[in-house]
Amino acid sequence: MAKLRTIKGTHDILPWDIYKWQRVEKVLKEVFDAYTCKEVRTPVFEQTSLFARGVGEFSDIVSKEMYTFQDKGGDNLTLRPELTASVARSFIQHNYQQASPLHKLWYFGPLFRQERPQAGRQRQFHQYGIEFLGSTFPEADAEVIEIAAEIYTKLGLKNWELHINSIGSVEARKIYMEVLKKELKDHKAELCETCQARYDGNILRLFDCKNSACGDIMRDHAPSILDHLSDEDTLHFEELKALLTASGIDFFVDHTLVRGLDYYTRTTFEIKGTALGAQDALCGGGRYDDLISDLDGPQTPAVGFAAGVERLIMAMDAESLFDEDQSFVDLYIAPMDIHCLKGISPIVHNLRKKAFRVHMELMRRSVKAMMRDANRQKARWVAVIGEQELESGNIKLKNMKKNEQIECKILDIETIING
RNA sequence: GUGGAUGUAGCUCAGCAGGUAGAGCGCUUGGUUGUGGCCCAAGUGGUCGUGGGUUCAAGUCCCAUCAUUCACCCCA
Repeated sequence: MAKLRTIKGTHDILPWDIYKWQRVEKVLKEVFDAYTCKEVRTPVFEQTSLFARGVGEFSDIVSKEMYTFQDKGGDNLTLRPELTASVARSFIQHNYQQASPLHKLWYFGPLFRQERPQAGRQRQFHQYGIEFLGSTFPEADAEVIEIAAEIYTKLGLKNWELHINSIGSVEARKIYMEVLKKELKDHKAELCETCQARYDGNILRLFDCKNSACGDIMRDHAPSILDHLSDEDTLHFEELKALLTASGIDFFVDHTLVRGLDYYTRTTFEIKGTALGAQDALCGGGRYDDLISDLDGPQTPAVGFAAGVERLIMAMDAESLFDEDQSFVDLYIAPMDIHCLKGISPIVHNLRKKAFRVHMELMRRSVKAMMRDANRQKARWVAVIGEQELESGNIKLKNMKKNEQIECKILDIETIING
């Protein structure tokens, strides 16, 4: 029988690494709370049609990367490859707009895409993100971007940059794509194969090509979408930039930033990790004013982003931002022999009830071995308890950091280790 | 889906003009009676990814296969 192991592209988060995740999750929660966003949790699988309609039938994610299956009832289901569609579905299903005209939501959870794994890309991965549903105004875009920036700042990450762009409304974009097609017509033959295919398919994707020849052509001949926006689109973008500047957030305007998903309108943005490998997008998002209505919901403007947690942790590791795993054990109980256990039990239980982190030896090891173990676990205090101690009510309490041992009453343990 | 790289103890790796496995770290125990971090010692631990082939003999050469990894594609 083959060795049991995780499926390709999936990873265990090991017990000695989990503190990184918990640290990140704690900061996320703090930031989301500060902006009064509420968490929403949706199922990991949904009807396949939700993603086909929401993300775009011809996008790579839907056409070749989804984990799709039929359940025993014959329903066509898919493990979610992204979360915006699920949030939109939840919004529509439960008529959020009737409860309030604006919803500021956040989420965190695993996603699934059947891609070839590489650095910063796995088949099960995690994203957190936010969706502001209801506001059409640029201050909503600004606040969403501010939250993204605030998270990286608060985590101490230095090597990242924010890129923003506006791809206008659907109508403006349609006109721009015609212009782009016209301008590039004479150079089509010079483009790489995939770009030639994109020329006829989704011409905006030409901006994403990493081929240097294509890049040169685009730089020299492609007009900027920013010159082809409607007056309203332009005003929206200008106000957004002004608000970001006012908040002290640095950004680059990159007119080639056209996100991969089909549902974006107007604002798009991306945060790139500058110390990562090929997969350097830490966070991507934008405005999607038509998604809810496209899914048969009420016309609802929206803006949000999604960010990869594994990539964030990679970036933080690259900057050595995780402190060594701090002390996890307040008090290490070292019983001298098993006859004392019944006497020790109520003491331990009482301390745990008061939220102290108490480890009691379960391996019946020697005192030397217990001290070694306590040291390895970075226990703050060790209590040595034997029959003498139980009889007299005086136990030996050792401060591991100071290497000092004192005698104290059992009842005083709490106040001593508190200080 | 397409390329390249790699697969030897829990971890990081060495071994190679082919002769039946090593280091460091870790882990366990000990250095006398109920006490850590340093040091010393002993011990634990691998059918050298798997299956074939060449050879008297293969971790070491050849083929296949699987897995991992990096990059393309796409994206977080």
